[in-house]
Amino acid sequence: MTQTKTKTTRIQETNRGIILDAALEVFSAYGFRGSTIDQIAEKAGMSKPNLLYYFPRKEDIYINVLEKTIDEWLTPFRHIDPKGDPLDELAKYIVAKLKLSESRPESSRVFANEILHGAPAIGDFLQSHLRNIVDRKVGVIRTWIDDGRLAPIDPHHLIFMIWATTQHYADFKVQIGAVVPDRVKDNNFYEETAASIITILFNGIRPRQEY
Amino acid sequence: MTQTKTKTTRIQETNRGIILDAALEVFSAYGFRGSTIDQIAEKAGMSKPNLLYYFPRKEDIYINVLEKTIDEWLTPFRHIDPKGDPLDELAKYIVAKLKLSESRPESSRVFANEILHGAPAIGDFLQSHLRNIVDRKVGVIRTWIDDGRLAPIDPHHLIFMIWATTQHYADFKVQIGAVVPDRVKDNNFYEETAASIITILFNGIRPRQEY
DNA sequence: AAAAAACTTGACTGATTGGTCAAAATGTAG
DNA sequence: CTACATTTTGACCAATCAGTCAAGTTTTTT
Repeated sequence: MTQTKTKTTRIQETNRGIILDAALEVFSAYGFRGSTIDQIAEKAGMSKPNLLYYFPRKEDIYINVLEKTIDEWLTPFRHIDPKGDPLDELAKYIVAKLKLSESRPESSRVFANEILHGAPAIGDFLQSHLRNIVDRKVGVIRTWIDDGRLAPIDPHHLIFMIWATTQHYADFKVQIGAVVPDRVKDNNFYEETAASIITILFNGIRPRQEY
Repeated sequence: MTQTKTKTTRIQETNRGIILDAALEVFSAYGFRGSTIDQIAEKAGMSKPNLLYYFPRKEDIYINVLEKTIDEWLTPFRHIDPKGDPLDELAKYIVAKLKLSESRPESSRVFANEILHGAPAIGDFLQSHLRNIVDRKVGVIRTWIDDGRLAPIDPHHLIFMIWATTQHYADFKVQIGAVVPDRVKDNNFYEETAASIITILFNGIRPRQEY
């Protein structure tokens, strides 16, 4: 009743899905300008005009890919629970994000690429929605600090550090693979990574008497 | 005597410099595929054929920009002194990298973009030279740990964390600006950033009795 | 000052690519 | 089965862009 005409058919749903999956791969590998509609169409197994039947412009595909990506990417952040134990919650968040970096590095790369080039398509979203949710989580962290359950650090920079580090393992995979090829091949590289990061972040690198 | 013909003139030197400066700006904003030779030529204040007189192919410009960038970017890393105090050396490194992020974010972005897209132009460099220098610094960190001057953390992941975090402030500038616009406007945002990161990295976020 | 070398550019070309269009094929409702 | 809507595509177009070329201008050498 709200829509005037759009009756989404089964075919539409499937094909849009196929297209977005193909587009994610292509965009993540070559960026927006570097990707061609033909490439996406080929990967999606359909003709270019057919693809354009579902998404009239290249940008439409891109925006849709980005939206899915951001949502996926932000979900674990939303799940940080103010009522949970601070260190537990942060550890859980880090693990979740690293898992995402492992399972869906393409998502991360599309997002990184968008930001890197000045966020032309999602600048508004960052300034409104993202800022909002970050503000809320900063509030949570402040409370934790005030309650003495977290060292008195800067909440924003803590968040940026976690984002930066977890993103890095997806976005700079090639670099990491070049620098420590043997370790990356290891089956539980990501578990080691999570453990290492959490150790450093929780305890710091300053040597202590206890050790 | 070693060269067969190349007698680099003053004009060549100036113009190559102008071109590379212009190219850095353009490439960092739009990526390799997204940038056009015309854009670079215009920014450099010369005609396209003239630009191509100095760098016959678009890729030649790109490679040259990348090389300068990487060198700039790696210099503070090389300067980590095995004989210095571990925490001092790492703090100095973090400050130097953040300063670079502030003064030359374009450099960082060009590099990030290259890695993000699979390092097509510098993959070999990463596997040989970069790996080598990282191995050496990992050795230094190991010694520091063995000597009890640093907590027993994983050297590779420590390096990745520092890289990730410092890169982040250059590459994700737009995002940070969107999330904390007021703080970024502050004149000493970068000093605050350095201090915050160093505090977190050195002491960790686990609350201590002492506080 | 003349000749040679180095530098500069307008006009062009061929390839790529985002997007259109009209017609065909397929699916669906009565 | 028939009529109608939806889906699919080959052929095409206009714009963009990397790179060429030949003819000019400036700088350097002798």
